[in-house]
Amino acid sequence: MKRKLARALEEAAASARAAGEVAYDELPTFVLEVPREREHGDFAANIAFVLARKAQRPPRELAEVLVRHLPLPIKGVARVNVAGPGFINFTLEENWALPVLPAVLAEDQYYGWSNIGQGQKVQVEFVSANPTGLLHMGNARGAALGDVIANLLTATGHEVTREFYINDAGNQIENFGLSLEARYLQAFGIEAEVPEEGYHGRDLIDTVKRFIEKEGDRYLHAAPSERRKALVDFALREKLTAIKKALEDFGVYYDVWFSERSLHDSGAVKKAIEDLKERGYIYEKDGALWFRSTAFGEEKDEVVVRQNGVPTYFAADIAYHRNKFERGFERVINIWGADHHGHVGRLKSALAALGYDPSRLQIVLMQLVRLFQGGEILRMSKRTGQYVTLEELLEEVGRDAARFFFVMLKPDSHLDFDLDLARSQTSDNPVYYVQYAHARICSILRLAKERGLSVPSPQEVDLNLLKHPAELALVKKIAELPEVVAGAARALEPHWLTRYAQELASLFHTFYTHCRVLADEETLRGPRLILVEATRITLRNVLHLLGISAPERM
RNA sequence: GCGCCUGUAGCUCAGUUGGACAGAGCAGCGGCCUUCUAAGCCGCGAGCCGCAGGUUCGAAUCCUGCCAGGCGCGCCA
Repeated sequence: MKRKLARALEEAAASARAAGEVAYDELPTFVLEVPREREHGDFAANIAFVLARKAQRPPRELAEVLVRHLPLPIKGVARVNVAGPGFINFTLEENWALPVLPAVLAEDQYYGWSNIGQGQKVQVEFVSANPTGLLHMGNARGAALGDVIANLLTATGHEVTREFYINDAGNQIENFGLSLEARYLQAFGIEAEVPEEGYHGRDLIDTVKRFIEKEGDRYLHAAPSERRKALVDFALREKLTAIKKALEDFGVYYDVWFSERSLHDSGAVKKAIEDLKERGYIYEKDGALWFRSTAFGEEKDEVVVRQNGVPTYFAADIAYHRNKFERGFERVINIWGADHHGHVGRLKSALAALGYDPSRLQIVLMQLVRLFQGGEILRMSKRTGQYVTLEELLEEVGRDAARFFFVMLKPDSHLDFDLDLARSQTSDNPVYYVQYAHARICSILRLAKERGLSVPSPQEVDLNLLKHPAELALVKKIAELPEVVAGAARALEPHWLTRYAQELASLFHTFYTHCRVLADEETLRGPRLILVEATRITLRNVLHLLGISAPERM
């Protein structure tokens, strides 16, 4: 409908120009939007304003000229008028959106989907938490955002791969090994201390206990490097298993778990540095190798190989992202915490230096999560051991509520997660409002079935009988879903979905109190059953995109 | 000091890329259950869109400068 109106306006402009009533070289882009105010019609066009700039005539006057040239009547359009300073408002027939209902029933679980991605291969890398501990709130937000973004891309016709990058190399693994070693020695009564920069969480004591159950004291007198390697391998496997389990409990599944260490082992890191050197972007200073990010407008250069010969995390990340492109991803999306934003520019610079178009890498920066309890901020550092894990959160508030909360704010917003509130308020969560609408629908359909009634096929009934404002408002909202999904996917902003879900649920609840589905006259029953079924499908599809369950009873 | 993010109703936040008089949910007040789930519906109040300039037909939205909060500016990741 929107496209139809746009085309009509283009025709009107062309016709007006031919008649010498408007002058322009090329029709500027204009917007058709749904006005906030009902009286302003169903769609409003700002075409007169954008033309006014070039034509140097009052917009109001131009709008009237354009309306005169519109190819009227347009099917489904009840009224066209010029309003305010020059808007062209289209008021549609009240029931213009009704044809969406048969389409919803036919498309079922794919209603809302599209193919705007045209099969583009996209990788979404998210969470990628250090495998030295469990997942905290920041990881949880990243998990929810990444998973829903991946869902959105799938639903818009992209070929999506979900990936977790395992940081199983580098300095923190060294510290991890030293920490584990200290705990191991302590378990045998030998004096040892976890390094200051190490991991002090109590979880390592338990990990070491399980290691000893399996391996006993045989590493007590082994060479320290061998001992640490055995401990690290054991602990990494255990931590990764726990991370994977927590993510699965959260409804997040990965296609690829990619090891950083493998990049070092395969020589990919070394090769990336060599290639950069060949292209003249590497120089030596103070015994270290530096990448010349300033050549790309960055503030300073970055070390890629330390004085001691060990490559930095940055070096591995360059190799990793090159590897992503080599695997054939046309577009690569990373979900990062805002504390990593300093890394964005230099990584893009390095990719540009290697000959890749840096715009193929998109970084979604999400602001950090602060966890409140008893009015105080809880620290989330793994080192201190006092942080709330994703698992604990799931026990407290459940998967559905947690996911909804994490994605209902735009990524740019800081998220203060009040644990006490989440604990005490579970029944006030907006997610229940939405789920309740779904359960109510299912209840109607269940009851209908018990009475021997089924949802008729749209051809059998006259959908034009749906005339109540509550019915028509609901139909219009249902018709919006494809645009909402496409918009959210384009913006990489899942919160469009939570907002839409709440609006849809609200309109359904209104419909529910004003219109009876089963008790009314028989002629209305059929169309209303179709409307209810279409609402169920739409609501369920949105919830599924969010990774939230659509309960049939509550 | 420099860079990024944020500042909108008492609270938590939307505001789809510059559109008409600023929106929702909580919280508050007042109504609605012999009929499909009251975890619901209806109504009411509440705002200098951080502050000050600028850009134009038009600004919460874009630009500049301030103010406040968060995060970064490692041979950590």
